[in-house]
Amino acid sequence: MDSIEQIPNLPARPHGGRRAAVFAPLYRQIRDLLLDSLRRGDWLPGTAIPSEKELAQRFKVSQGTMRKAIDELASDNHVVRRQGKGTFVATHQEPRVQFRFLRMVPDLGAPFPATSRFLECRRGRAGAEVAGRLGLRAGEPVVHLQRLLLFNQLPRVLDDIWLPARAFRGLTAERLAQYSGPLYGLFESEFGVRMIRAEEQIKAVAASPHEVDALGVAAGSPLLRVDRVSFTYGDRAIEFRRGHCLTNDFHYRNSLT
Amino acid sequence: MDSIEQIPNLPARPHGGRRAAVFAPLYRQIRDLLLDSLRRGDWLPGTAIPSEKELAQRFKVSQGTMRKAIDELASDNHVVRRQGKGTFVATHQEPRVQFRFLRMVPDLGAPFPATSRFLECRRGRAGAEVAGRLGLRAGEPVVHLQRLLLFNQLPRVLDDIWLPARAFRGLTAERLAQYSGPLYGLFESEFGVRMIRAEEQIKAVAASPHEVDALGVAAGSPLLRVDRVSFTYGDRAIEFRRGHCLTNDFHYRNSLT
DNA sequence: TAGTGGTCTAGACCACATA
DNA sequence: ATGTGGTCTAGACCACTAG
Repeated sequence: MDSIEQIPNLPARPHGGRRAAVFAPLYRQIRDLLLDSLRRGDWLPGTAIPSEKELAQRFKVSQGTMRKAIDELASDNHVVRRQGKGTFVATHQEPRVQFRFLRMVPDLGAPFPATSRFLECRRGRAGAEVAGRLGLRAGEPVVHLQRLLLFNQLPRVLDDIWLPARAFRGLTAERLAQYSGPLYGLFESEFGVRMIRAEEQIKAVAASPHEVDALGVAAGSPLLRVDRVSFTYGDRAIEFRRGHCLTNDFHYRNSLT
Repeated sequence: MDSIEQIPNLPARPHGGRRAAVFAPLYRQIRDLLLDSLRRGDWLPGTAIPSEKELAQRFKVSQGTMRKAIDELASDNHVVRRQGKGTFVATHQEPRVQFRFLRMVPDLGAPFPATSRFLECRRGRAGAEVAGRLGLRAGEPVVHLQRLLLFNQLPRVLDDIWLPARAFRGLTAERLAQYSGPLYGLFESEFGVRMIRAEEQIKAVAASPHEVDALGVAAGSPLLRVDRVSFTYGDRAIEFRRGHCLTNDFHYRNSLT
């Protein structure tokens, strides 16, 4: 389970006398080692990692240095600190995390999660665009999902989702129909694929017949097209998602800081 | 200029023995005092604030505590640290900052800034929507700007911008025509109004006659409508901007983390 | 009461920029 | 050589949680 003890020690050197081909401070080297543990699944989402004190002893550094390493993981949303309780591996099951990735919200009233209705789950081969987005070669196997998001029973988003088949063996329409909750939660618990970050590209497009049916709009109506590529550890793409969104009473929200 | 010395001392108390009605750690109290100095304009955008060591002496805290206070300001983009040089008040003149707020980028090739052409600069009174967005009462005086953003000479965004007139006395069409560079840079240097953060709401809409002319698209074409409310210190709204964007060869980019 | 994260200090030394 | 931010340590004590 916990293989940090097998990690070779960092190069021995006097305190504060660290050096490297490319200079990296001690806390960052340690952060990277912790990140390796997370990637390997030594600690599962939602569970506590060892305490600061224990990790500091293991790595033979001061608690302050250990703290800085964990601080970076926390600010990158890899772990969540809870005073008095411990430090926990972040999980897409947490409401706070789900909220971070919920961008479509009603013009009036508070944001609330959608319910999904899966329309399709089919295995096939990546076309040029999907392959490019996922960092695959054209023709490599992918899973294609299609789903409708409903807010208050009203269809508002039609999502087409492509996944690299290699990482999602055993994903079926039945499994999706059973599952309720965030898709990334399922990826995480069923396939050990943890979504870390995503990049989105947004355009305005005219509704095609496909969307006309699903969303019940007139042909040519303006829709928001949201393309999202999600990444896991090591910037490996794990999902390409294209959403077509009806934005008459909803909008995409974003904070610039 | 530098009025920190006049700030009353923090309540005297033994190290580590701080208490308050609502508990706030020392470094956060100090951060708030620094924020007051920034708000008052004690240190101007682009200039260096006093060194960590000097500030620590002024506030009678350790350098480590001072450091944490400044760290928070840096992570909130209020200041920028430069090793060996000092800590500087963030400014919208910096390319890195401009890039943070540049969301419309070409589908192919590297992002690059637009050139503006101002079409209008008129004083008037806030309607219901503008007033609501800016936190004013309907009828309060506002300045209304209209401008076209061109990328490679091609018009791609039509912006309508409303500003509270009170904070922008002396803003004229001539002044805008002379200025080249980011609008927030002008706000900052000419009016002492520093943009800190913004909230955006995005929809897809059909082009109206107004946009048809300016952007040269067919009536009813899908356009991205980006509403932005910008805030300065203390969450005071200083700008409401509505952009209509042609997204055939451009898109709105966003990172989810 | 014990364990965890959070704050604060004092001091040494490193990395970087500038003169 | 000097001044700035950046790293690291060792230790004390505070705040929060749970048995």
